[in-house]
Amino acid sequence: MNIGDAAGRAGLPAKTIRYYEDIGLVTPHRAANGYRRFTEADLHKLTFLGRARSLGFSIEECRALLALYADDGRASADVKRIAQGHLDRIDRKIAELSAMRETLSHLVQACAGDQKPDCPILRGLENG
Amino acid sequence: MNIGDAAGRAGLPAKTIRYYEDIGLVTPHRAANGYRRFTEADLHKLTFLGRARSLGFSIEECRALLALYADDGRASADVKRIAQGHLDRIDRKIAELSAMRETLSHLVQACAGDQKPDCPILRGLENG
DNA sequence: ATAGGGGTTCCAGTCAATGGAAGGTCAAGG
DNA sequence: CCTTGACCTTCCATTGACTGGAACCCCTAT
Repeated sequence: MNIGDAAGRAGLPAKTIRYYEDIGLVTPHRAANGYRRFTEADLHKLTFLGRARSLGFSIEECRALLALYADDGRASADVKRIAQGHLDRIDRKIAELSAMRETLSHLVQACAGDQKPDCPILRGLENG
Repeated sequence: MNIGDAAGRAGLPAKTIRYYEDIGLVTPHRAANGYRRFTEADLHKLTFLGRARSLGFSIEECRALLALYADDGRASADVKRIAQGHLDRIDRKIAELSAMRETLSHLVQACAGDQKPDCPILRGLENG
């Protein structure tokens, strides 16, 4: 199938699929007219990629996961290590955002939000 | 003072400060030899910027906040709107990451992490 | 023949820095 | 006076993961 159909079925923009080919994540064959031709196996890869990306795995992690996915002799430990590392990163990011949220919500609550210039948010940014 | 001292006192890399000048967030004067010269007011701005950035405000939000900071006739409502918008964005991001975390932690828990190829994580990525 | 809806490549831009190269400036020490 | 080393300067390239757009090719239907 052509890239438009592949995009529709994988739930990815065609542009993203071209990009994935560019960086070697998928390697569709070409028809005589130069059009990319996607097999069901290509589609599987693209869907897999879409899911992995939507879980926040980086492109390089996706590359590693795809390689493991294609390797019948893989050890699930290798997959788990990647996923656990990503999970840890997510936890760190959530903690970081929660800390921001904590500080920021206090400042926002303290701000009258009226026409007067006095502002606890600006004071908070000024004085730490 | 020179950029190195400004960087040390503001807690920002010198490179970042040059970048901030480049995009017009600060406009230090120049000494005869071409070196940037930072006043205490410049330093105040840089510190303000560092705090705002560490709370996750975008550069454009920082620009707007700095302008309000400098405007004695500001309405705190304008500050609050920016901060509330950012807070909402943080909440959305936390929700997104929490959803990822939820899915991913289930998959990781289900994975034996041994030498065998069977892997619930890969199956999860394959089948949604 | 032409209109449209595909497809192709390549280049630029996003965001917020960061790394590095090539070179100018300054104070201290020999 | 010269050198060393720590500063400082500008400019260009790179990051991640796309996304937008230009210019052009292909195919089908009218």
